[in-house]
Amino acid sequence: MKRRTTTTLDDVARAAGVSPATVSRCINQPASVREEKRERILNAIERLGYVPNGSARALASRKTRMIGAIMPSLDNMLFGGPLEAFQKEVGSAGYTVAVACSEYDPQQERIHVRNFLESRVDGLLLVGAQRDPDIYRQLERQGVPYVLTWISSDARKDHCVGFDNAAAAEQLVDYLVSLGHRHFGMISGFIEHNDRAKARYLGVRTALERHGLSLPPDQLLHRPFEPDAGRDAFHLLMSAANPPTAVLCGSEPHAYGALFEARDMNIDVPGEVSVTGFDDMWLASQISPPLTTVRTPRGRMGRQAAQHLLAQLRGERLVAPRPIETTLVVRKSTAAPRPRPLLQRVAPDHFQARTRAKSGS
Amino acid sequence: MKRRTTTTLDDVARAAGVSPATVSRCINQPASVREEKRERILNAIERLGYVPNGSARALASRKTRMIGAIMPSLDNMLFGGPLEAFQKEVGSAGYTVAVACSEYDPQQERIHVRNFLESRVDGLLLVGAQRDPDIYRQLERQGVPYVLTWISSDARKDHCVGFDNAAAAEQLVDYLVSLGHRHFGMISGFIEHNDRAKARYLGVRTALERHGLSLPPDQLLHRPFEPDAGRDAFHLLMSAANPPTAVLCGSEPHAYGALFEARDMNIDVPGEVSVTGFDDMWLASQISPPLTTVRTPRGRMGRQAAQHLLAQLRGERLVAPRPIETTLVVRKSTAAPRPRPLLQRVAPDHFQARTRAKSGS
DNA sequence: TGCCTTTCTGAAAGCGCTTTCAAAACGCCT
DNA sequence: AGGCGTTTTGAAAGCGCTTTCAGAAAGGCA
Repeated sequence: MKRRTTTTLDDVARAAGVSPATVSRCINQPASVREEKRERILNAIERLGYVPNGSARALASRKTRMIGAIMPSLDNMLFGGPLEAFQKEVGSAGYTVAVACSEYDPQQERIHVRNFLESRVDGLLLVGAQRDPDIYRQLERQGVPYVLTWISSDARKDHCVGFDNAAAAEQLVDYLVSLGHRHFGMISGFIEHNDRAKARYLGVRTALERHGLSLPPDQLLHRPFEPDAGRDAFHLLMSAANPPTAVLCGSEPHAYGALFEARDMNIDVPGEVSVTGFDDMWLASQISPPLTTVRTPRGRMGRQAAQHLLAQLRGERLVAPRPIETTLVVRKSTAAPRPRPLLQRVAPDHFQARTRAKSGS
Repeated sequence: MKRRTTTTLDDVARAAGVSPATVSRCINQPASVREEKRERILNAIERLGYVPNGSARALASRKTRMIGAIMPSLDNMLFGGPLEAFQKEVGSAGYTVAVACSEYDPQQERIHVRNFLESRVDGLLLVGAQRDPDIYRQLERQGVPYVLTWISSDARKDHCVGFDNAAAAEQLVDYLVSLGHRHFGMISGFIEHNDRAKARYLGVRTALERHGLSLPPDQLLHRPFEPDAGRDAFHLLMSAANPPTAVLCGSEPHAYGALFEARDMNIDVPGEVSVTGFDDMWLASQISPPLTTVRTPRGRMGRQAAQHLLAQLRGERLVAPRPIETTLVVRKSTAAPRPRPLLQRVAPDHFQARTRAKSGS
């Protein structure tokens, strides 16, 4: 007697005295099978502990009920929230979310896309719009719906659920300029493979130019999105002969790092220098001084991305979602710059004071 | 002419002039097919843009190459790191990770387990060991390997990759007692469905009893794992007539909240009250005062969980992993308690000072 | 060259489910 | 009882791949 290892739909059919087709219907469209049989079937399912085989089901129906999500990172608190919101939303429509992590690396992202394509996910969630066109070609070829988040780009507008990073950055600059700032530093992410970071940087430049200002190359530092990296960059910026009066951070972890470093360097924020963040994560309002930043409604974005994808899955026609509103949140990390001495180039005491202070840590 | 929507393995076989079986081999064990044909096949695959169908493959081979992970939350920075480490590790062995989120709710977890069982995941990652035995029965019945993280329980030791939460909590208490503390408060998570939180609480109780001390019921507050909740609880604890000299937090977000609230209430930490955390996330060393806490090596746990699961997947016999070491990290949020007035019950000035201070926020 | 061993290859039988399609059962009238 | 339009049901044909199994090709040696 060969012992079967798993119970299949056929087993259930036999046990309930109906055909496999009927069992299948009973599971997928219960209304279409008569009460009496339905009960017998359900009963048999229960009794045998039957669990449908998703692979077989997917093969036959050409639907996996699975959505792939590729995030740059899970480690910082930035992507978890929206992802969770996304998952909850598509989950209630019966979809499972598979998550992969690209570590901000196009190569890795490519691999993960490929994997998801093999897995025949019903849809795909990506972050940002900038990637090898070949990837989009494949997605379209395979007819896999996708949504691009964190951005409201022009190129593939129809797929973008996100906000206008550049505009938000401009808003921040406008505000600082209105306070009287003229000398800026920026701690940015790496912009080569990151269109969100690039947009923020370009927004800063645009706004600056509009005001007849500029960001000297040595005042722009690129760092990974980590507080320690932000610290480091801030230290560099503020140890220079002629430090900026305002430091724009391309991401919030950068700003936290800057604020911590300022504390350790005995630099008063916002007295000596203003610092801004970007995203308004929970720490922004708690840190001291509370951080002036841009609020990006990420939970809403996650939900909206889900809805956008679900609409495609339902076969509805793509309509470009409208960009999600961001809001400038003014807190205590920004203020008017303190008046400068006329001979700006001198100030060696600043320099020494600041590097000295570092030893305390 | 009926246009085929996807190219299949058979198409490739035809294009390369070999049998489907050979193509299959070429993909799965390239070494077993002769150079010349292999090249023809690879070439055809490339030319046709063939992407294997995972469902079909899974159905035929009875392997999905997918691992399910059910985490209590993705929103806080706690689970993301280890999950990413886990993913990277199993990813390099060719597995994809599907993530679901239970929100600390057994019902939701149950549903997700069920879904993963239907998806026929090859393995499962869970957090904690406490759940309906029925779930374990199902897993065993279906022969799905699993690993339980964040805990080193006795019940299913063989599956646990984690640390001894109770012992770590005891260590914290011992340290505080050695500083001279006798009056404790605790901000804990909800312990009913959370064995990690429960173990920490029990550890605290055990250690306290060992020193002939106890935790009065009104000094134990249960809160969700959020800074704001921690704030709230800390405020309550410290507004009482006879506040504790040390507040133990069951999780780090609680501790951050406590520290922020202390700042806003003008309570000096560690002068007036000591505060401890649990987990040593990145903020712990940056916040002021830097937090005394227990370091739980979560990245290592993620990797080890992956290895443990992969070993099972390879068919190796289960050996109980040894618990992961935690270490007490003493920073500046703890100190000896300040001497108390003899009449402990009185101190109405304390009370007023503290509630008054709140108005500043 | 012939024979035996080793390596490759192809035919065919599933894997467990969904989904036509047509037949059966039912309900309702006349 | 017979007829007709609706449900309900079952048989059978896949979905696209893996995996025996046995036969073909290649290699080694006398």
